Amino acid sequence: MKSITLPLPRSYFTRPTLTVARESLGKRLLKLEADGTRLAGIIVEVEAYVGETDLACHARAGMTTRNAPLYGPPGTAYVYFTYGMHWMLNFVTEHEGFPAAVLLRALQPTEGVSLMQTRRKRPPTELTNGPAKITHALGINRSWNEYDLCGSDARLFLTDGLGSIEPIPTRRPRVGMGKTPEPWRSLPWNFSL
DNA sequence: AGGACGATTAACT
DNA sequence: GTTAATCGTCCTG
Repeated sequence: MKSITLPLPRSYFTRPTLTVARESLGKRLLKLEADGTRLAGIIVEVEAYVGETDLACHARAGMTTRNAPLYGPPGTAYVYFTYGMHWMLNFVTEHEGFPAAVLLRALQPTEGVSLMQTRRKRPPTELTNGPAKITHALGINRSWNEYDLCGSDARLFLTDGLGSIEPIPTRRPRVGMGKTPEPWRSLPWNFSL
């Protein structure tokens, strides 16, 4: 029996960011290419960035041109450029006007692995085990910023993954906190399987 | 107009 | 463990 793969609804993202982050483990990120091929992976590591009071969040100094998508509708993408060469993919959470998002840090590739390897010559396990590796493997760049992940005709979206399995997350401090002060530096807002 | 820096990665020693 | 790569964005003046 065939089932249609549907995007998770906007109501999924319209919830506390820590909840969305935790429940996103085991879900599947799917990208439908123009030629019909599918690139997909199970989400195995994410991080939560929550509001202007979170001094690790890009919105810590209020709204700017760059971080404006964080203030947009839940269920949209926040894609930003960093280190002069890398793209990062987040999905916006909570409610419009409140800047919060979940950063995708690692996937376990499930579909389209050979196409990902065309984009980056690596063994499958090293294809999507970092936030900038995910975007490179899937071909995500600025053109996907503010993309609506909940549209019925979306080409990029989250969908069901491991099904009945209830993932038990490992929690640690977020990666790359650099100059971020305590307590934010140590908050266990990185979730992984 | 200029400078510092970054939610990283790969390629070193 | 260390470091170069590489540039958009934000802040200062």
